[in-house]
Amino acid sequence: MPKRRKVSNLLALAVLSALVQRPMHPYEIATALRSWGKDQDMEFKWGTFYTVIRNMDKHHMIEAVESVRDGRRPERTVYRITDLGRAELVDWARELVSTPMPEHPRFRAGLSVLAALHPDDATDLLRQRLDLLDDAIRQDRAVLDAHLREIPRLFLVESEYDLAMRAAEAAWLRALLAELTSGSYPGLDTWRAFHETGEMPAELTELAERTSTPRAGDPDLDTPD
Amino acid sequence: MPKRRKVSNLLALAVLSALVQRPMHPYEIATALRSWGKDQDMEFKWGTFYTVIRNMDKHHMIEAVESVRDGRRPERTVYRITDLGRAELVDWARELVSTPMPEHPRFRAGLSVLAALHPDDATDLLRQRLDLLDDAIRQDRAVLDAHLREIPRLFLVESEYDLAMRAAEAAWLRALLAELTSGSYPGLDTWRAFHETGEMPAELTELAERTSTPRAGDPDLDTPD
DNA sequence: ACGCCTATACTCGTGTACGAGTAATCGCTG
DNA sequence: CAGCGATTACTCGTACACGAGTATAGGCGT
Repeated sequence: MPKRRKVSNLLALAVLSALVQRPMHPYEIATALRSWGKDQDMEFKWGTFYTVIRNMDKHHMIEAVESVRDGRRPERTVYRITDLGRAELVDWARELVSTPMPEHPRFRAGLSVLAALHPDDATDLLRQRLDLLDDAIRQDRAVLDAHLREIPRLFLVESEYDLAMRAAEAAWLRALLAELTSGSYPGLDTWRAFHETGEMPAELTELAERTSTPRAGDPDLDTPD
Repeated sequence: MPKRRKVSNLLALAVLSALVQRPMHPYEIATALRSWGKDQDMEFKWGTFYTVIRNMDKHHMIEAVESVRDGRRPERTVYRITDLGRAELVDWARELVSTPMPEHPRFRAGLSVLAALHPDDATDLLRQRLDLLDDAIRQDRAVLDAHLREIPRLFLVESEYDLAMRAAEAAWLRALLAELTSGSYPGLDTWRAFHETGEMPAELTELAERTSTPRAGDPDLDTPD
């Protein structure tokens, strides 16, 4: 059920959730979102933001209420959410929460070309990632705990989720590093040999050539595009 | 150290990793990537793919070797990787592996507006997600195990990582659902009351208004844009 | 009271992403 | 062996993303 949204950018979801509270003008929306940390949950770019507002207006999810001119500043249009907007908010939230979609974290892409690096280099870099990750987790943990003292947990679920995921990544990394440093990781010698002698073992050249084995979980033969 | 890549789309990384093996023409690259499952690691769209190839050529990461005309078909240009391309592959892989970057999974965005849904609805939807997730994990686990019998683990790290992350999400979901269904989740009554009576408790209206508390982990006051 | 710096509040141009469309060939069926 | 659907192999137009630029207002030091 992944529907095609008229405005697909997730910023629109945040805008809707802000305008549910009360009508605001764009910049006010933006500061509100930043003030309660929504900009951590999704990419926030000013250029994109105003485009999204314009598109939402075009598609009648929001509508202009008034246009206040404050002094000689450029007039700012105050928007309110429409019934259509309210419906979109709920429908979109339901979809996002209920339906897991294939995500593509950058780290995964990095791992997929890990063999291109020398195993020792790879190990160092993974350890570096783990260190950075541990630091970030510690920090975010502290920030979250501080907020939990004044904001109900319901409004911090995303942060709890984020923290749990990062912790899981750290744990996974730790396990992988253990295998790499102890030397127990299977195929490590072959990997090292390839990078030090430049010699590709027979079993690998053979593997690289066979274009036959489609490695799909589900048989999605048809990707329309 | 997140450098600005001349071609930022991750498809370019995959293309480089394919051309390291041997020169190929675009369509051949695409089928190779799909055959060894790289299309699961990153978004693959045909339209994007050809744009990326053209940009990589423009930036001299790859170069045309020959242009074979096979029968009366449109001629296909065979590309090979350049030294610059090889350098880019290694440098990019190192960055992706070593440096955690803020990601924005769609589920997180969904969670950030969870309060917009009725708690009972939210609970049902979360359970639905968990079910779908469990199914997907079972399937991918089976597929991965099958592949591990013929492909070295090194070339399946990304899948192992992905599986670990999904498992972690499932575990987190299970814990959250336990609290929601047992009724032990703090603030659940308030949440329910708000949706059933439409009445927003005083402590929440107050919270919504204060635009003062910037919830940032790091003080990034300046987002240039 | 005037220059200057910072914060506010956007607009615009360029480049990128991608769905829809296209055209040739292959292979099967009747 | 003619017809036809599937597969191969792309191109193109448009919508979207976003960095850089702009313009006004408010504060403040001298």
